[in-house]
Amino acid sequence: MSSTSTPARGRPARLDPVRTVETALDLLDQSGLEALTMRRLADAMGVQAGALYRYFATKQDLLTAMAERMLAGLAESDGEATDGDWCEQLAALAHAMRAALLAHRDGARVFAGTHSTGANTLRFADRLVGVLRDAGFTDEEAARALFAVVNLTVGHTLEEQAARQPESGAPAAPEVLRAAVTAGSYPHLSATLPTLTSTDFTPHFEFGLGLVTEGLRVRRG
Amino acid sequence: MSSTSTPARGRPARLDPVRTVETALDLLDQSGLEALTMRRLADAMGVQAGALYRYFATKQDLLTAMAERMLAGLAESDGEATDGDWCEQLAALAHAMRAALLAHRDGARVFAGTHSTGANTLRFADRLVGVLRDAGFTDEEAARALFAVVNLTVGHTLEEQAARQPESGAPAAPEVLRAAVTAGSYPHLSATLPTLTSTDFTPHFEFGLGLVTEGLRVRRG
DNA sequence: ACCTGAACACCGTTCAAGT
DNA sequence: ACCTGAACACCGTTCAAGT
Repeated sequence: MSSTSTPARGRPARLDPVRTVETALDLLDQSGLEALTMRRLADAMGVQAGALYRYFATKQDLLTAMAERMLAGLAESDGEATDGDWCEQLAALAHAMRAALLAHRDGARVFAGTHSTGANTLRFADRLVGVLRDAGFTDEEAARALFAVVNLTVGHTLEEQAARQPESGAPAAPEVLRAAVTAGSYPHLSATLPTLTSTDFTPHFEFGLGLVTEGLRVRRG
Repeated sequence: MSSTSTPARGRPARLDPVRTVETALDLLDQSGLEALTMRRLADAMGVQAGALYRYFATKQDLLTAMAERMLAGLAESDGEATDGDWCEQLAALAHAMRAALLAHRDGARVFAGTHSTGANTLRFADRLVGVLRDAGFTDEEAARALFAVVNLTVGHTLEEQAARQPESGAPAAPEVLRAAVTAGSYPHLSATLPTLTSTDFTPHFEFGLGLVTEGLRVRRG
């Protein structure tokens, strides 16, 4: 927290990109994505809104920096001890990414809305692709499996966070779905309602991830 | 286009929900999600912005109605001729959903940002779950497979549409990724760059979908 | 070099008042 | 019943001017 990274003389700058992104993530956790405005962030930094544009050309850039920050330490989450086979390593990476997104309110929405090509993002992707290439998969297969795992993980996390926090005043998502399904004639949805409205998302995620890894195992022969 | 569904006497209402949603989708296709504002939609309907709120309590409700409208005819896309085994039927449904989202500019973003429980959405989900239940899967498995397929499909379509339309002025997504990867040391990403930067998204989607269906096949035994 | 102050061009939403 | 007009409380972004 002390200014160990402020080499400049004179009055220290009130605005530095790292602290700004951290403050933005704090604001996100406290109030959600809707309430994260450049003006409110500027307020939290003790500065005018326009000053932010010296470090972030656009709000989208700020959001991208936040997404990148969320993945800090992701690629090294399991250390260099590459225990387990490629299947377990793949699952561990996916679980780590899910945890990173769930760690911040609306984390999945921020991530899905940006396209970071920062070091944290690329190192993670490189490790995931590396696990698959080392396991004997084709370059093409490894790259496409990356898409599948990331898309599945982001998609599930998006759903999970959306279900957790309904718009204030409205009933929670599971209740809305239950009402809609029972009002119409959807025999298969009715039969599966308990699972569809379950708020325990971890088994849902693990099922989807299991399908993908199983599919990969088959494809490798 | 003629007013066949206007039972009211006197001056016909300028605003009816169905035409409003259709106009909103037209506006979306022409200018994208960013440019879709209540004011611009009102303009296109020849009305003041406030008038829209008699039919849609909130912009979010309008977007939800648009998402629901996008899936019109999805559940019946293959007719009642249930040709092929459950695997082919599942793939056909996923492909139909992808096509429905790709049919509108930013279609995936609109869908991902809403939670429709309308008839088109529920009929589609009911059919997908039905295919799996009829194939012998557990209620729990069927429901969770629905999540996996939908999340994968939405995730892939989100990526595809994001890659197609970069923010004006900026270079396209593949070029940004190529530059970032070659700038750092990411051996596995470098090796798979041709696939990672490919703009042909159909094989990417089919690979991911293939993994899921293969995984389901294994799980059924 | 870095930030302020103030403006520009918008937003979503509400609601009295008209017809 | 349905829409207008006008306002409220904001937005992201820009940029001269200050220090």
